[in-house]
Amino acid sequence: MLEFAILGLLQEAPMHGYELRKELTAKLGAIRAAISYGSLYPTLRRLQAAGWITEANETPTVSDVPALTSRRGRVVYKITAEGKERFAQLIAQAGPETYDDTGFGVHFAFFARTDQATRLRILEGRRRKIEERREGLRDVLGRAAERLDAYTLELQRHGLDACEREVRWLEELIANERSGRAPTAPITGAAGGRPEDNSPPPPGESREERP
Amino acid sequence: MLEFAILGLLQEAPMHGYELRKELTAKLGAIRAAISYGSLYPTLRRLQAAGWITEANETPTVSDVPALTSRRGRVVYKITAEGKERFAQLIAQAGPETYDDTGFGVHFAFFARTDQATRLRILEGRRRKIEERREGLRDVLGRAAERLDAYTLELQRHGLDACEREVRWLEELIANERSGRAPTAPITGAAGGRPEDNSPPPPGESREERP
DNA sequence: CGACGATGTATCGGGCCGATACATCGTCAC
DNA sequence: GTGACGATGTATCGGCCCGATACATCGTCG
Repeated sequence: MLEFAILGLLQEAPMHGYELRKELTAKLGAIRAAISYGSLYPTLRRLQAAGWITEANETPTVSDVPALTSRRGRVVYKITAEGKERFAQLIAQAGPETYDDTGFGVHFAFFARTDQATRLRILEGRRRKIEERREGLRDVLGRAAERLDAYTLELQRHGLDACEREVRWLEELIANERSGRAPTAPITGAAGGRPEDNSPPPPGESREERP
Repeated sequence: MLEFAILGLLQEAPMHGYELRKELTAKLGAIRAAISYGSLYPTLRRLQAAGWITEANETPTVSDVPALTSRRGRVVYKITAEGKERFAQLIAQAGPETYDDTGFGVHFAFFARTDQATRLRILEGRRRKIEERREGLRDVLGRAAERLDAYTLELQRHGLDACEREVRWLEELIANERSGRAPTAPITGAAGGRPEDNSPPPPGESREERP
């Protein structure tokens, strides 16, 4: 999951760890608290070892003192061509973990870099999963209600409500995708395999990337 | 977290691993998928090593063949007095992890074994945490909106909606606790420290169990 | 000039997960 | 009858991720 998010973010700009964490927190704030350095740095190391990211030297604008204090500091990473391929591959293969809460959230956050067919597949997979959870909760609330205390039941009710709400949300998103009215068009840059289908936004309003 | 849930469940009845997992899934179905055996069995071992649970022998009703096939099978665990103390201690000390999604859900699921003052403290801590998340999302949606693509924004909006909804839910629960109209009275059994305050439900209307 | 908070990198122990293996039991189809 | 299948049941292993902790630099404000 972290691997996916890092590869996604580094396609927008090279970054160092601290920055990466801030951007991650902003982008994924709706679904998870804040990424831990205890997972971030080891993951960066892993991605670098795999050749998917590399260190981008800090290009010190010449004028500064060359190496007097040895100047150790931030390590900026950038994605490689192999990294972009890896990201595309991770998007394409949707496993079961793609549909759990965190996995879905992370994938959704990078829908702008995902082609429409895959978006639709993921949304439907998520819907199916939530529907199953909803049925499970209904079962418990119906059949096993007398075995549980009132607090537990209240928790189930709240969970059931959240499920129903999310299914409705997903239905809306799916309908939008089907009719071509996606919230935005996929980003077209990014060498190493362009998205094959840029759903044209017919009622065109696509929030500017930069003003 | 798992430790807490196991100690809580074993106070209702002795159980073996498989059963424990099913009960856990039923009780916590609203907040997490299903507990993995890869965490359940090591945790059981850990709890046993700490002396908080013990194996309860399978009392083979005499009539069966004594030990012809050696009869290896389910291992039933039951909670010890030290285990009950440990559980009470885990309830009393509310750390930051008590208010994250999973932690709060698990604690809430055992509110029937929690005294009213602690219930109130946990509900308010959770509310505070969700309010902070809500403010963070509002900030991002307000100040950093043009930096994010439409899908990411949609995710934030959905998250914000869920936050507002949960805060309202918590407000209701808190008001109920304050007025003594808790969904149910805490369980009174359980040796090793009875709950000190069984909030009586004065204006009794607690959602019909069955029509 | 020293305290403080933001920035920034890094490690360590441990909890939990997914995959996997394996054994028993009842039931139903062939 | 017998063999396939799904539920029951215990267990391990590698790996991801987290929380705690440590440490160093920089700008700012009292």
